[in-house]
Amino acid sequence: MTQTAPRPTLEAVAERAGVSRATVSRVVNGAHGVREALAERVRRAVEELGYVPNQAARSLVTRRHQAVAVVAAEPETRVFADPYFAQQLRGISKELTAHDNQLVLLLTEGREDHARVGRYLAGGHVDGALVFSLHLDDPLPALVRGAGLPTVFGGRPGWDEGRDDVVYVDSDNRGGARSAVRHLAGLGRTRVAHITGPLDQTSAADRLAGFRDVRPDTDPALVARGDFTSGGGERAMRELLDRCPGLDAVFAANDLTAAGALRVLRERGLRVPDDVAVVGFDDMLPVAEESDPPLTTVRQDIEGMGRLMARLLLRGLDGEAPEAADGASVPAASGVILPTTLVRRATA
Amino acid sequence: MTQTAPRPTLEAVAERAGVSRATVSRVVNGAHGVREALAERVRRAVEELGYVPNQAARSLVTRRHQAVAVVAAEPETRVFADPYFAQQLRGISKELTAHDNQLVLLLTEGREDHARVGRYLAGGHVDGALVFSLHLDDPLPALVRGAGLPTVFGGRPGWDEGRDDVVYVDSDNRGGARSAVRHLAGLGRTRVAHITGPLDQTSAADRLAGFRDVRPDTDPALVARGDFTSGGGERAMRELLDRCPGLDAVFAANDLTAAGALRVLRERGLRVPDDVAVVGFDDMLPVAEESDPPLTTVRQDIEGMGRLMARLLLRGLDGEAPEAADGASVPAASGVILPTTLVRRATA
DNA sequence: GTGAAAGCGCTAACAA
DNA sequence: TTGTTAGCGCTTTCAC
Repeated sequence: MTQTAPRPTLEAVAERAGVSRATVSRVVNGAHGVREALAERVRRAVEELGYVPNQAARSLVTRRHQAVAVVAAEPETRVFADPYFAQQLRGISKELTAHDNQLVLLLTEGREDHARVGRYLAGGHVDGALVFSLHLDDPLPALVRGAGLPTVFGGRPGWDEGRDDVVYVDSDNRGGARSAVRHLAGLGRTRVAHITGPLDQTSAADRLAGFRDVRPDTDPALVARGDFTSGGGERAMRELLDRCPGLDAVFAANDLTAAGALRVLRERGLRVPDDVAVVGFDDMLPVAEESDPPLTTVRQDIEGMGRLMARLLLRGLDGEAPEAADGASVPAASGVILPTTLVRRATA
Repeated sequence: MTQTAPRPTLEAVAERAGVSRATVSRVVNGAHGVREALAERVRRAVEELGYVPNQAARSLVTRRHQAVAVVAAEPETRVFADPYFAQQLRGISKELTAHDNQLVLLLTEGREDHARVGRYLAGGHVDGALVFSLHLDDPLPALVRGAGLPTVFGGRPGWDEGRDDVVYVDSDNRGGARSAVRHLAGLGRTRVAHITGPLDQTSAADRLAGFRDVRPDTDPALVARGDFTSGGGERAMRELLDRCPGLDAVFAANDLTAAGALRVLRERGLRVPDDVAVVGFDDMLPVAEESDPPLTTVRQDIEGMGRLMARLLLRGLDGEAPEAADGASVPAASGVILPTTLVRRATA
């Protein structure tokens, strides 16, 4: 572990270039109105000295930090259960990087952490926040609201239904569910069951809604509650089979659930997709591709969601209307919904 | 997206409490030598005003940032292929949080990013760096070295063999591999094969070394090269079976590889574990638990690695000897190796 | 177009 | 024990 050396200041550059600090500052910040000859001298001096602006000093006067916080509740979300969060992070990181912003990661484990995060956000260390709030009773949203920071949410928040001052990005859970169920119907399946996720998460609720859009008159016995885990999928599949032995298709709320269902189906001697067709949601690769048979599922553009969240926030920071995001639909509330695609493999 | 309000300064607190800025500063920073009565007045003022210190101003004078960078090369590592990285991050986050440090995440995609990261690290925004460098020819290490920042590496770096100024944390890949192969031997297996990972990563090389420790005289035909993916595992397993139809056990370099091997074994009509026993590495849950049959594998304490990395770095920053980490062995180089445990499921 | 000077909010000598 | 003072490195009026 080496120690860090003292770094050159604006002052040093100014001296070397034979100009004032103000001029160097202008050049460094790309301002107009500096004669090219001088600017060139300054650039050379910067180069020679290996000058890098001190962000702390700059923040002190500009009140900008070129940094954005990403806040996620670790135990409540499925953040660490699958590569989902990592992919969002990647998208966020790409976009922030492209605009020279840093990513400060704030993970919360419980109540104690909330106070800390609140303090941090209120402390004016970052210019905005990207918040993942998947649960109805998540305290995080109120917290960032209290901090008064520009914020974009990941996933449609369950609270605040009617508000249009809440900016969020989500994938089209409802539409994706519809396409899955329609696909099953197109295969000639008539007894289509659904295993839901935990319904206090909007993604699960929306997928159920999509299922109902296509099958409004479904027998309630064909809907079983899961919890986004494969164990939950197994339990629900057993229930379903006991209640409705004649079912010929299952739409599972996510891939893990589908994997559990697949296992029970096999154990009961039912062939997939011949006897029962199965469609999942997420396209979580290690699960969907490795399952046996490989899973037909609804893919969402997870990295794209992350990128879009960052883009919306950055635009908001620059004072532009965040609704202007390109390439994405803009529904009533200030939410942006990304499309999903059905990936056909072997189970349906 | 709300706008942020102007926040109270030290000055404001001082005025309200009827003391000088210096006194407030002392109280806020928990310094000794302030009369309790005054301190109490200050605390009340802080409370009433909702004062939060401005970190930028503080950094400017202390040259400390209470922030640590986590640097990871996204495409080169398996960072986003599995929950591995997320878990390390969680451990890091916990430890940093406990010491009031922020986590700045720096993800690199390619060459352009390296310059950016180098600039950032050299820019004195963070007090230290946690670097994931799994490849032999990774340019990142040189980069952080150039930035002159205290650094701890995640995973044993392949370069710098003899140096003792390199601090890293790794899990006991070699010992874990040994325990896997010994377990197989204990089961009475005599023709034990190994599917390696990409050997330019030290984790893969170390696992191979562990295999060889226990089976020094293994027929080279019993070792096939994989790449940490299930596809690679399939290919290698086919090779192995073609070359040595009589093999009765396989130690796969990781769980994904094992999953691929399992598939080929089944496809060839071989029973697991009756005909061929299989052991993986990682205990990557969605794969190890969902595989059919559930995978016996070597578990590493991934979160613990992250936590330890952070702890070592923080100690280094405080000027203490980083080698003093509790609860972990301290080998010759300044690397800390965390133990692994064998998790028995159904495949061996 | 360029420079001089005044802070941004804080800590750390140094005096008192 | 407490206050006064001098910056930390930068941006930004405001003169020139």
